[in-house]
Amino acid sequence: MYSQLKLDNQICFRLYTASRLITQAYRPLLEPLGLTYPQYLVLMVLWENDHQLVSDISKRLVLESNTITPLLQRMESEGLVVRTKGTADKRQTLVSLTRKGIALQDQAKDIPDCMTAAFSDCTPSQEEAMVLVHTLDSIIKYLKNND
Amino acid sequence: MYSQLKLDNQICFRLYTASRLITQAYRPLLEPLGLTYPQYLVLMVLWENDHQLVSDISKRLVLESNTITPLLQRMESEGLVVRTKGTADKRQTLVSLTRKGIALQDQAKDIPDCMTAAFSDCTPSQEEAMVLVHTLDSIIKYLKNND
DNA sequence: TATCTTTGCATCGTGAACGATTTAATTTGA
DNA sequence: TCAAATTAAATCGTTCACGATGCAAAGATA
Repeated sequence: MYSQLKLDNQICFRLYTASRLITQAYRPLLEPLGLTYPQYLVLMVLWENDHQLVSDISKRLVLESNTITPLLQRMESEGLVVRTKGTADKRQTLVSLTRKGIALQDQAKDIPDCMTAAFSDCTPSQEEAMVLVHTLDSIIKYLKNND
Repeated sequence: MYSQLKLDNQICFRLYTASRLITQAYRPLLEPLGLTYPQYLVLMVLWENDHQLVSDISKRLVLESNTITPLLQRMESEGLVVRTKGTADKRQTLVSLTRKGIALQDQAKDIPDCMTAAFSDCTPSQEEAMVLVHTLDSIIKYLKNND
């Protein structure tokens, strides 16, 4: 038995599990809005800046077009966004919020605080949270640049 | 614009992204063994203790039967495990390694060190890593008990 | 200008995730 | 003892992820 192959020694398994469980925790908050977590991420990107290219959203969420495109197509059929072909560069696709997509921002504004409140019983200290953010950012930065 | 809805303020997005990117980093190491990351997790559980129930694996990986069962079915058709109906309790399914599944452990033994080496350029300090593990464990423990 | 390469996005196939439901076996308790 | 409740897995449908590939538009180069 190789001790390095023990599950308890794997940081990645912890990340994988924590990520899934937190996404599940979002569900009851997102379901009333008819959103999945990745769709909520797309909306957050567009709420910050409307009218972005698929490539902009792709870079921001670190997801390729083969994930983003079907996601956007579903969101379009839900009436949350519209996709229009670029005028200058006809290869590009511009994604814009619909009235409905814009309106959802108001309904979503309390979600982050709800999540924070839901975590109040296990909240890492301010210092732990900062270390967590810093560590994750350095992992992401490193792995993103690896392509 | 609600600042709490900014992507950069979201810890969950970081977890989600880091988890995906690390899983991708495993791919070149797992592909030669014909494994996906979740399949590798199942094998790690069985390498620690062979002959476990679906419910045991389910608890250990924090995944429900609706995820685990198809995963095990694929692994069975790959000849990595066998699934046998429980004798005492016929509702249960016992999962056991095949000779091939056992043999893979030897081929996989260097993967953790390979991953560590691949991360040498962005390795968080020993202290950061410990805080990361501790924080993730407390999040997981809290969310797991929420059902 | 012709063609060669690159880019931006879409499509396809496979394997997870997961809520909801189903099925069969076991346990409970009146 | 026998119907009702519970449990262990499996099944189903939808939505991601993602490698591989396709395709058309734009850019580079001869």
